[in-house]
Amino acid sequence: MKAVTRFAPSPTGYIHIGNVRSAIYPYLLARQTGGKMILRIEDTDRERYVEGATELIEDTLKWLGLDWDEGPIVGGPNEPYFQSERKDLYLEWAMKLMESGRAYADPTLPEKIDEYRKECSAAKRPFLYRNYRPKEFVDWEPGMPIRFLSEPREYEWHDEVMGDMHTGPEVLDDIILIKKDGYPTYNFAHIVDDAEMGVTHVMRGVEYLSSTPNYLALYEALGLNRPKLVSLPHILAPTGNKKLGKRDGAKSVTEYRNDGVLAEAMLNYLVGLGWNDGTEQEIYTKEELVEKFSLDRIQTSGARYDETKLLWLNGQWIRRIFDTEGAQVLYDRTVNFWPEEADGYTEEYRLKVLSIIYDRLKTLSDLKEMTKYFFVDPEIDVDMIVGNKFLKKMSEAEIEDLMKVVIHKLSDVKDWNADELQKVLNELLVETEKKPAELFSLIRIAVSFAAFSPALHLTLEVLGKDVTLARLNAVARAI
RNA sequence: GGUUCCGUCGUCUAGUGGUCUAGGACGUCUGGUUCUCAUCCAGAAAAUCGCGGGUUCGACUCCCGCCGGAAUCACCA
Repeated sequence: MKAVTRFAPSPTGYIHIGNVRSAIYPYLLARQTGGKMILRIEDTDRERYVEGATELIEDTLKWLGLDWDEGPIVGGPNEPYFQSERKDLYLEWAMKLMESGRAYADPTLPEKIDEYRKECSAAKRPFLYRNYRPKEFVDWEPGMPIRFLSEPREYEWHDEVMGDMHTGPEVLDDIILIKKDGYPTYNFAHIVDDAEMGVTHVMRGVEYLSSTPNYLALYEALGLNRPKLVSLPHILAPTGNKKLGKRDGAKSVTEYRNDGVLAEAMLNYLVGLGWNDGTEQEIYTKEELVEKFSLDRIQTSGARYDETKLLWLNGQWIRRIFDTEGAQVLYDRTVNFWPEEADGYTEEYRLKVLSIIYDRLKTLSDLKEMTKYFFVDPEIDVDMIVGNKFLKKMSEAEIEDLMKVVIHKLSDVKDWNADELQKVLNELLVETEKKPAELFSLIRIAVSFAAFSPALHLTLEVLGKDVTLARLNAVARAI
């Protein structure tokens, strides 16, 4: 069955990790079945509308590699894809409902409704608007909300994730269909649009589960077939038990892009939070996810967001891309992450740096701190040498002598490459009768003054003979 | 408060009556990989399967009750 799915965000801000899954899962299902993915912008709340939010949403989806078949930018047979531009349509449908006696214009003032509500809470009785419904209906005129005329009864339905559901009549109420400003509510608009657009699977967060009976009633009154309903569990904040939201500091998905997280890792992590294929596989490409995704393996309970696992996955993906697609492919992703000091250096040189450092990257932005000494001479810090745990046993005179031997030996190296350097370093070990910890630490620090660096012979190879010797000489003079 | 959902290592999870003395991954710890950091490899600690009853020869798995957590009860989505 070809699934027609949709992601229908309201443009009130960026997409954060707490809600992006309701875009990913529909996408995977649509692609897997050869169906369609629709992007629809639910901008019926004019007060919460945020300028530029639509672009932010589109940007996030594109970055994650989630393309859509119908929606803004690409268009489609059901244009427009902004609910604000489909306003008249909802009114037409509401009118039909009024004609068939399943909706009514409601002139009741909001203040009056508040009173009813307070009355109920004072009496510790659930507030149901249908108990206060006007006795006689008036003709609708613009500026008046339109309400659904509910018929209390039990409902049973099947949720693809949560299973068989059942609710009593107390959850049905006269929900607002059209607001006094003429715009539809989410409750009504999404039903009309999903029907018009042929959506087969409605996937959304579990928070809509309790409103489902009202939607079911609406489908019936409108003579529509129920789409398949899929409730997605929440993503929980790192601490506490609440769902992850912007208030918990939920970062936008694209903020991670700027922090050097790869889209592949982000997608991989997010899908795995609440879904697995039953095997022990941890790393999935988008293609594998499309192939293996299944609704019946979506988790029913909420999953806690854990950034450390995301970061681990990111490291895995960085290495995987380098190892399977090549240095150039990974390099192309790093262009914005090099330290300022790298300006002016060739791509060829940076590629070499990347090749020896990539396997210790957790995020691409680690490049900034980790590679500086490849581009600029480090500041000499003698304490770092004499205070080193392997070198502090040696006197300064000893260190000085050792430096001289090292400089002399390296000056004679003709073929400055990793293999040759490894050989020379080993000879030096024998000649000086020093332990690797002592000799290598000295050279490593003298050449980088960094907390850590790649293997010494590789570091020296990339630095080149001239730079290596210049730095060693400078250090020798400073001691 | 009403309604609904959820409950296995710290975290993400596997598990559909016996193969579970509960498996994997992240994280943590230990050791190895000629220096550092990381990768990689090997290993360890870590879950009385929320609690209590039942059904059964046998329950993490089925049933009931309880407890705990969450969601929702807007002219927001």
